[in-house]
Amino acid sequence: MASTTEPHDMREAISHLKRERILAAAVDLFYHQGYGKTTLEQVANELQVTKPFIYAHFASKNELLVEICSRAINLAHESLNRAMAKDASATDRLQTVVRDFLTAVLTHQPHAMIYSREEKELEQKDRDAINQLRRGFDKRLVELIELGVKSGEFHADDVQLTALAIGGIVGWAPVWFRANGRLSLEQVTAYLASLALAMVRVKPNADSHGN
Amino acid sequence: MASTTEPHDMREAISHLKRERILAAAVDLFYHQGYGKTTLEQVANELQVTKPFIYAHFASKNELLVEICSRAINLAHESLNRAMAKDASATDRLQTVVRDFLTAVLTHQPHAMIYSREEKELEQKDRDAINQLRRGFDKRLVELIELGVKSGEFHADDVQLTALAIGGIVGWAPVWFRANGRLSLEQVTAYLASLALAMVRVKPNADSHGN
DNA sequence: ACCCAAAAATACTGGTCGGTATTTAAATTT
DNA sequence: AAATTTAAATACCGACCAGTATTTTTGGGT
Repeated sequence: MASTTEPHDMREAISHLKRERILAAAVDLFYHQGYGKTTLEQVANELQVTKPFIYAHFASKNELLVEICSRAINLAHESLNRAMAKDASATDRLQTVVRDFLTAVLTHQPHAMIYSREEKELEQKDRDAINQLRRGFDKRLVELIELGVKSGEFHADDVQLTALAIGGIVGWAPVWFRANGRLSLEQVTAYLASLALAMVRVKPNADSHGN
Repeated sequence: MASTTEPHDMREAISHLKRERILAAAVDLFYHQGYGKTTLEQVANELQVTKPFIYAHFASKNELLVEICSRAINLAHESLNRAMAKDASATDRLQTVVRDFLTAVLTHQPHAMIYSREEKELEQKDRDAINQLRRGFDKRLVELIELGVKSGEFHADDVQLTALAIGGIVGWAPVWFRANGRLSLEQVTAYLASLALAMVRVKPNADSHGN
């Protein structure tokens, strides 16, 4: 039975690998040139294949974009879930959320940038699913900040605006972050998390972003 | 002599008016549909004219985009100059800079969004001029924060990252701001400015964002 | 070595849209 | 009011490119 299932699994694995390669090439080109200026022939060239090869794995150019954006969203969603799961003080959780979310958008910088730039190219329903998640992030951040305010850890006159400001720090980071820059990803995420805490007037811990 | 110059001025004024109308229509459509999905025929329809009318005033579709993005930049630049001109404490100046810059990007939300989304559609030289200004903003913000740190008003372990974080709050605001939302533009800018001050650990003033 | 299935390449199509040449309408002049 | 210029519309072109029909190649099974 191994002889019947294994080739089958292998086919799947190969198909999966091809899909991933196509997506990686598309991410690269969409990121550097923009979606509109990138042709599927360029994507194919990048992989040393031809256009119909891509169409064997994706129905359309737009489907590539949808897949890329969906992944950006899922990444964000997962990191948010992870950060919110553990039971800790509002301070610790806010720090974790900001760090994890930043880590997600900065380790997948092209995905994050493509999504925010090319949002308008998506079909309505895909856009909606995506904006839903954006609101989800802000909403959960609001709840977290409210929790901290009620427990006396935080001070915030307007929790919603505070959440949006933190969202701004995170959402804008992929615009300027350079992987080979002055500071490492860890240093950046740690420091920006400390700034988020400062916004809710948490006294900085001596080693909160030391490394 | 008035009879010879006036018609001439009028022609210019009319031509100017037409240009502005075309730009306004383009801004509207580029903002809501994206640059790539907007055709010049749609822009013409919006104005109840036809395509060649547009070409009488602009050389190409791309020139429309360049003009829109240039304006976004100039707006930002001017507000920055205004805010930095007056001689005041680092605290007052930072507050003014953030407020003025936010006011600029939120009163011209479509311009700001089109610019940040469609940056990749611009010719290299236009992009460069634009990114130059972005760096200018961050650099001046860095200098301002350094000044505040040296005078003892601010606390910031990393002035560059702090400037980028503030830039994020400002740059992200056009993404979520709604003119008819819960808070007025003035309330939003005032509150976000207070959050920027909190990031550099300035003790909040009781009426700093009261209104 | 031959056959058959699949995967991929070549070659092509059709529609869209930026941009323009040509025509028609509308002012402005005298 | 005829003539001239200016402005706008109609009609058109050609390039580009997403997507597809057809042919060629590859490779695994017998």
